Amino acid sequence: MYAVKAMPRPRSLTPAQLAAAALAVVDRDGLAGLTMRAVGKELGTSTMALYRYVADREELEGLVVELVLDRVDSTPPADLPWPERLRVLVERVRAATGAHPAVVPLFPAHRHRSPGVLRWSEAVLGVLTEAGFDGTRRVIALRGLLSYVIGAIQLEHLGPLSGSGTVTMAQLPRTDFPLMAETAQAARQVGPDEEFGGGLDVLLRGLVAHSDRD
Amino acid sequence: MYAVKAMPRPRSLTPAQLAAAALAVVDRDGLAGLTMRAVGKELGTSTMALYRYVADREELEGLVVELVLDRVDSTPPADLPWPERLRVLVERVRAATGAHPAVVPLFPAHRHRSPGVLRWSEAVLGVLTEAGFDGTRRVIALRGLLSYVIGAIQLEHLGPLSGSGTVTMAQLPRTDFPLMAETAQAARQVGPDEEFGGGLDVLLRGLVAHSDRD
DNA sequence: CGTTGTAGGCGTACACCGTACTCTTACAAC
DNA sequence: GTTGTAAGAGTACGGTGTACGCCTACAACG
Repeated sequence: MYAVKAMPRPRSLTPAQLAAAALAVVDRDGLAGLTMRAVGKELGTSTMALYRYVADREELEGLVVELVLDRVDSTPPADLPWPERLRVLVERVRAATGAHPAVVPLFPAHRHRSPGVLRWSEAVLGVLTEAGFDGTRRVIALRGLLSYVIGAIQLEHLGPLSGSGTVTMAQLPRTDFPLMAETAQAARQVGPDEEFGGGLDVLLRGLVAHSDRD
Repeated sequence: MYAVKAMPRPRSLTPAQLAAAALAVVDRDGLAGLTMRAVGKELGTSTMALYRYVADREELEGLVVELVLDRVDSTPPADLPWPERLRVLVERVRAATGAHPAVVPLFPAHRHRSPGVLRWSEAVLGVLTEAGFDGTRRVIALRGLLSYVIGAIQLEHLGPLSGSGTVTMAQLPRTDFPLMAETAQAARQVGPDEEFGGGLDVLLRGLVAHSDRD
């Protein structure tokens, strides 16, 4: 065999275009609007053409998650004490996902395949290593930060302690849930930034304590 | 009008039966198997009969979440320092959801309507109040604990740092992600209990620090 | 004890989903 | 121009949630 006999028709779409179209659909119609048919229409192609680029719907979702997460800058900030550097890295994830809140529910299921998350995790591990973490403690620190960022972002976008949910919570029967009603009242004046940042503060303080002793 | 003219046929199902049947389906066939038809079959009734008890599928999901979360014991444990009491409360949530891992993805979307979660939150707030937290700090402490427990449970059940995902992570290109590969190696010997408990430790230490100063 | 009003439960039907399969089409290499 | 190949389109199928209308069982009445 000297040469290939023929080259077929070239692809007319890039994976990036596909992901962008899917993200546009999600941003416009919400996560429930993300269907193969809708993305096909968005691109001006047939529904089935998408399957030349993607094995199934789940992989399409993965592309969307990746597109959002790739925008996270994972170069660790310099000239700061290490807890502050971690804070910056975590806040960047929050900022990137906050721009597309509808994709947040996809985050947990697809996170582990995204190169963007891997780069981010590598950066976090770098900072932790410089701070003296290693072995089990470093694993736990990374897991803790990841857990917090995932949980807090989900709470922020579909939780009751921020946004409209706070109102419903404040109307709870005060006899059954006196502290909840009182807390909801206080929560209304906190604001999502302070809420997220405050929780992160607590976690970082814990990490500082964790690195000092033992 | 002295009396009602007629009383109709009584209901043949209780909401609890409905929830139990739905949970049985989820435990057996996974979350994807939770369909109105499947639950109808599980109960020996028609599909549409379910709509006499529930407005739509989402409400059915809510019942499942509630059933799982109602099993969390929210009586705060006594005779312990407050961080330990918080730890017990958090671990109880993990234990309850761990018994039905397939419902974990439903957790974030339905959490805020579950009375079980409200009771649990009230108990957490009680412990925090005794520890001297109030106002904004108490809000942030509760949110931080909730964020961690939600995020960590999701990571545990569909994440890469535990279970099979660790294997894939250890096979990452070491040149691009040296720390991730190394960490995955270490993570394999940690175990989910230690991982969850360790992260919780960090958070609780942060809360202690948070309560001491300022 | 029959009659009757009411709500419970059932069956059908529809719109929509993901996607398997088949056929046509456009293009690069000869 | 011919041709081999993969790209893209069209059709079709089994599944989903659920709107709608029908029949039915039962508690309250005369």
